[in-house]
Amino acid sequence: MDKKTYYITTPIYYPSGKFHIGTAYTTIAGDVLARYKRMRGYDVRYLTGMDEHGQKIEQVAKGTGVTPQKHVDNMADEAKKLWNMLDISYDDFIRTTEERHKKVVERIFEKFLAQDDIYKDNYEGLYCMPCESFFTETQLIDGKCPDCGREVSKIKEESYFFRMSKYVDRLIKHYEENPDFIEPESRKTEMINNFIKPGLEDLCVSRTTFDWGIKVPSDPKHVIYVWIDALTNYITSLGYNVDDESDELFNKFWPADVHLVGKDIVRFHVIYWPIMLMALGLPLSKKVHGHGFFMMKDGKMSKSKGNVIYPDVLAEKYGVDAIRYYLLRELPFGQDGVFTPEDFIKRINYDLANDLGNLLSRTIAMVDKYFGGEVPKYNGNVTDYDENIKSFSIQTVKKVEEAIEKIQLSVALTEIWAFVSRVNKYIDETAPWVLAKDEDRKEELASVMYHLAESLRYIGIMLTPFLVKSTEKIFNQLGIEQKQEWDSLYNFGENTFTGRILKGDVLFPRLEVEKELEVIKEMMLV
RNA sequence: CGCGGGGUGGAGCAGUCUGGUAGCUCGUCGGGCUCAUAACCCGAAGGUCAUAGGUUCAAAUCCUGUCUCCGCAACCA
Repeated sequence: MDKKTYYITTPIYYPSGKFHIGTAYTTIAGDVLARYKRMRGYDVRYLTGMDEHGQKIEQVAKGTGVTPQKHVDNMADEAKKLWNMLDISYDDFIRTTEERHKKVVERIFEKFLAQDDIYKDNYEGLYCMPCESFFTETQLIDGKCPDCGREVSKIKEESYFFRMSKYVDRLIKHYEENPDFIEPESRKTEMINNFIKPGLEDLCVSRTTFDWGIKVPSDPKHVIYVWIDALTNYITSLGYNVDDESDELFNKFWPADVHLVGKDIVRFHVIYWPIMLMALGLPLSKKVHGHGFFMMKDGKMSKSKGNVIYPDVLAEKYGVDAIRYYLLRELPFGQDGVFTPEDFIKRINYDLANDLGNLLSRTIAMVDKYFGGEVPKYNGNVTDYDENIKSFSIQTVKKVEEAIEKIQLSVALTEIWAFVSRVNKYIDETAPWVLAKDEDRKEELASVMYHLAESLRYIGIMLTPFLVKSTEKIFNQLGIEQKQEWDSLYNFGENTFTGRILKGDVLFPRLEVEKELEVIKEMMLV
């Protein structure tokens, strides 16, 4: 009776500017996993949120003439609107400015201090004033700021430090004992070579140069810096509290099954976060998955290049499912992907409109024409073609399950589309329009219709976590009303279509390439 | 010699771990079909697998060197 739990998180995003497709990618990927696991019977908790403190927020707010709190309130509203628009089924949205978070962070910090995991010292670094960031010696180009080329100055600041070194052996041991802790594998190598092997430095965990953040209770001129403030969201969201006063939610869902993160913040999640958990005496998260980034043709996305593309404008114009499909399909596992308007339009036209949409459309038309809108009953596999479709569908289910479990979402989609193609081919093989002319082959024709409808039902179920709205339309057109269970994929033929098929709107309209390219290019200039 | 990833028919990628007829999507050319969103299906052309050397009966795959692109390099999803 106790359902298995599944706790998945996105990073909490930093709202210094509008969210772009990278942010959307992570959140959509998490949503697919959450929806999939729910379908598989897990008690799922999907967390996202915002990291709302820090100097940059302070400044952005000042620039727009509002208080930092007002700014983040606005951004949180924006974010929730965006996630709703993209069909994100999050269970909790945590904000680091919330009381439930702040009070726990304060206690955690004090606990670390009391345990001597945190000590006070001076932070010395090379700082570029205009860029407001610290650099290491090796990062400098000719001794100057690598970003703007100006002089950097050595500054000294009193700070609290976390004794990372104290835990590093345990961390390495954890990596060894849990080979799946960091995904993909290549990121692990990178972390070990770059940060652990050279000797893990203690981490600076407080600041005195700005004000917008959680104060250290025992030393209020210090603001708790991002690490302890942000990373702990994964447990404060569950009602964690130090000294065994945690909410039962925490006991139910911790440790997290997977933290989904961009490759840039893998380090924080596989080094600092586990060490903090060790210091708190908590079990470590089971997995950190660091995905690649979306690049643009001319390199990294950046506002100055004018090549940033935002998810809300795309979704508004082309539909949520188009963007969900594109993002998940285009980013290969463990690597970067490239966003191009051409590919985006092509994916919609070829995959969604031509292959999937058209398959539904021709199936519905034939069931309507040959059987008055009722899908015939399953009558075994009349021909080898039928048999073939059945075994192909069973294999596909297996491959899709494996891919999703490994968080290889683009692979899962590729497999589903291989099946879509197979079914399109099946129509040509069986040529229903020929069968329809021959009264003696009625049984064959009926079998083809059933196999087509059942295949589409399979496709619909497998796609449900990915394309929420379109799969509803597919079921609708197939005359299916009841909720479709994943488990029904294990018995091909058992399902009977009781409803009437319903000719509906075109699932994905074909786009005019040239015209839409212009439209998207416009979007990128905004 | 900081670390890591990549360089495969016109474009984008898989294959490399576990050597043995070089595969996929798109594009091009030709054909088929008419149920369908001028969609779908089949076939063909096109590659010295960045480069030089080595190991082997056999190398895209293993080893060594070189060139080149990209990311990271300790406070940017």
